[in-house]
Amino acid sequence: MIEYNHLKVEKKWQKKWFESKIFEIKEDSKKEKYYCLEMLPYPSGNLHMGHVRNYSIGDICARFHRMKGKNVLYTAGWDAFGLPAENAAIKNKIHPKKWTKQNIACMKEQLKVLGFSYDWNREISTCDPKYYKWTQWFFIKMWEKGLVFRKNANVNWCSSCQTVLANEQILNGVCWRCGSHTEHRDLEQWFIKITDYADELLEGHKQLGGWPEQVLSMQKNWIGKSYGVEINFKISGFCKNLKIFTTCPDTIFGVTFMVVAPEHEIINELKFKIKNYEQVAKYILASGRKSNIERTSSKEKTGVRLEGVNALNPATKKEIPIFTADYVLMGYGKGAIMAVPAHDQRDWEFAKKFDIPVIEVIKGNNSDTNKHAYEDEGILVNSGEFTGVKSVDAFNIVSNWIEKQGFGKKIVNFKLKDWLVSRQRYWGVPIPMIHCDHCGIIPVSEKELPVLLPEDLEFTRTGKSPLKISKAFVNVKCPKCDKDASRETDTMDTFVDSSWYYARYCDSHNDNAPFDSAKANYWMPVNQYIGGIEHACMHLIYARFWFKVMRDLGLIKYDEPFVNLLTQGMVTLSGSAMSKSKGNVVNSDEILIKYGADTARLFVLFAAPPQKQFDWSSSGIEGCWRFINRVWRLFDVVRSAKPITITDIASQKNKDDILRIMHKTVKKVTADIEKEFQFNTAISSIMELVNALYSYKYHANDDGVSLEVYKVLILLLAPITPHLCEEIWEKFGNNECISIHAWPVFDESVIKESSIEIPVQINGKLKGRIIASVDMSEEEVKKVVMFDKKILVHLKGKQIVKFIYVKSKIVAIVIK
RNA sequence: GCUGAGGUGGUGGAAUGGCAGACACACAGGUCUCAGAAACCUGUUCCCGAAAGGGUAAAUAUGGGUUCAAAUCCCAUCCUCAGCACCA
Repeated sequence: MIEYNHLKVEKKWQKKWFESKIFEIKEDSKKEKYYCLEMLPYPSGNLHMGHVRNYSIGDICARFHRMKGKNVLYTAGWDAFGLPAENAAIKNKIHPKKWTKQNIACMKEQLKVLGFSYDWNREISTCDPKYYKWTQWFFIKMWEKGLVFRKNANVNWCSSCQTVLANEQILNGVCWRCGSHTEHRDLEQWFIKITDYADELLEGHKQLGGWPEQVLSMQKNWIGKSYGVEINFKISGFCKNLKIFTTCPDTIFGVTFMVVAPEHEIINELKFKIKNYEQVAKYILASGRKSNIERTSSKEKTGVRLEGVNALNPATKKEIPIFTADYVLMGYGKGAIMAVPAHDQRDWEFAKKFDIPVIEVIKGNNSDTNKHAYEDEGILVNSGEFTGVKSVDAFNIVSNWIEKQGFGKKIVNFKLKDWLVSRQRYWGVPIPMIHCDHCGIIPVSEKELPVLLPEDLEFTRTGKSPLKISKAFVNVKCPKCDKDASRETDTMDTFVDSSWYYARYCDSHNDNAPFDSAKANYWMPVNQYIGGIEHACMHLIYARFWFKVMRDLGLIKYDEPFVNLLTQGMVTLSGSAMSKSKGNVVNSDEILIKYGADTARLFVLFAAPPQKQFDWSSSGIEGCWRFINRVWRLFDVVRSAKPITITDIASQKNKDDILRIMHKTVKKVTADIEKEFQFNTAISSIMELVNALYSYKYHANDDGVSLEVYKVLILLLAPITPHLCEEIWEKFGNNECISIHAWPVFDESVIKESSIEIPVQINGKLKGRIIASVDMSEEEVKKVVMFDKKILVHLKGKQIVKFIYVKSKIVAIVIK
């Protein structure tokens, strides 16, 4: 047989698959459906090894279930709007659309070269007006349902570029383009009321048994439901109260100061009373340059007292100072806290720095609030009438008292914030709204959709949104009163685009609706969703939310979009995530040319279990390449009279051995792919089968066992290295593609062995092994052990305290 | 800082309470060859030993605990990674 030529073989089969349309799929009520989905990629330009890993996992799942006889939906598309295209436009003077299209073309070519079994007929791109028409349609539906609203929110602002900056465009507190200090600025922006679904998003976790526990746990903490009390603190000499939220109302007697976030409106309202306003304003400006992470993670707490302003502790009736400090965030609770330094470490550190009294109100076993905040349970002290109450009971007792006194009420609070969806940028879905001086905000009428993104615009270096400059875009007539009005120029967050694409795949070309409900109800929910762990919270919560909205619009009948989730670990390069912006990307091109798609796929899956982070190293890829050639050469071996491998007699396999190993391998590979996604161990057991087949004695001399085992081997390998397997399959004279051939089955009775080797431990140390038959009783096993010379040496002159036999696993003897 | 993962030979990893290191990589030695490549064979955690074999207290980040038995369960500490809401 000639040497394996991956370039020729891979091209041949990719062409055959394409021409025969075997991966193009339709609804078929007679067949069980299987929807396999990978997270929508951003077309950055090149496929890197992280992509290769993600899609290899997906393709194997799709191919495996196809061979299992299911009707498999598996396709691809592009999350094509976003900041990098705009950055490229500014830097290289290339239109975002052109840049994006080029990247898509390039990446699509690479996906094809990898031999993924996508139904390309269903491909979508979120920047295609045919797609974003429906993104806009959903936005209007949500507006009609009251799920879209406007409010002021903070943005990063560069005053020299006169533009809003993304977090990523700020490097060490300065603008990426001009290097000047950034600041915060309030803008009226568009929000989606995801918090209306907060409870259901939590409850829905019960239906997500096929999700990793860690992701559910991360989402739970992200949604952050907590029960607490909203309390109004009086400010001396001021008409308005300071509202706070606390989950520990039982510590109210220990409140010795208050902290408001630097963005809190009350600072401005109290301006006339604050004696050191200049100092406060300076602090606010400085904290505006920090990110939330910097603010909350700095070890040294900072802040400024609002001199001349005091609040009143409603429990102790004592006056307490008010500070502003950036460790309190505007986005959580009320943006203000009652600080209890004795029982919150952050407050404790702040109190120590500013010399504020620490009053212990919960006494625990080892509590010493002079040294550290005490955050555990205990007995209330220094708490007036509540002194002596157990802290576990105090939440209810004290919060009832607060409600009765009339200065607070029990509420449920969520960490989850409403979704800020507007962006002051060009390359995104235009928000389909019109501002009319007479009628207010009016949605664009459905028949006018999509609101097209104008393309013939100048990309200047000033950073101003081209949409704002385009008169043709901005100036419109009000749909209601027909007077002059202006079009909204904000575009949508790209997370919006990727919140419903999985439903569009069910019916990608529909011009009359986002998708046909019957089709979506056939394919949805997604059986297997695959993507990076970094999306555990944001994308996976947004998509779940959007799906529930689609359900409430009557478009779909299920509650959850993704039944099973596999979160793959990142492919990193020397420890940090591969990303184009960081410039640490390993492209797939070189590997594909040198070794081919099958080797690349085999290698990324063999290198590590999919959930684990994988630090890139190409060492080992040679071994995968050798393995593929070894499988290829086996074709001749199984048909020849002699094995080519010269091995010592002991390791040679006979007919029973080889059949048992084969059935075992089928069982192991099936379970590894189907249940555990342990492709690395599936591959190593296939390698073991190959090794066994090389050391099989008979091959062509023995009634075709060798051929039978080899064919099963090729079937097992088909989802992983499909090109190689198709080629070998064809050599056997099969006309039908292996890609749609039935998956092999195994026979448990062949796997079962009658006698096995059992290790013997004495006092926890391995001292020998015995051969026993599987169905022996403990007594019988003991007899065998007691006749074993090696074991007896250790037992001589000792007393057996305990004899343990774990069936078919181990013998453990305890001696004195 | 908060939340969630992870730490096993020279390397990737296997083993989820029962033989630590499967399967590979790398390395070393060998067969074939004029030679090389390829292919094939043998060895390879560490320590002692030429080997057979041994380790009564070697070894799964570190220290402690539970158990006949711990990489696996519990507690504490250290380190690495991911996410933290305008990167996608």
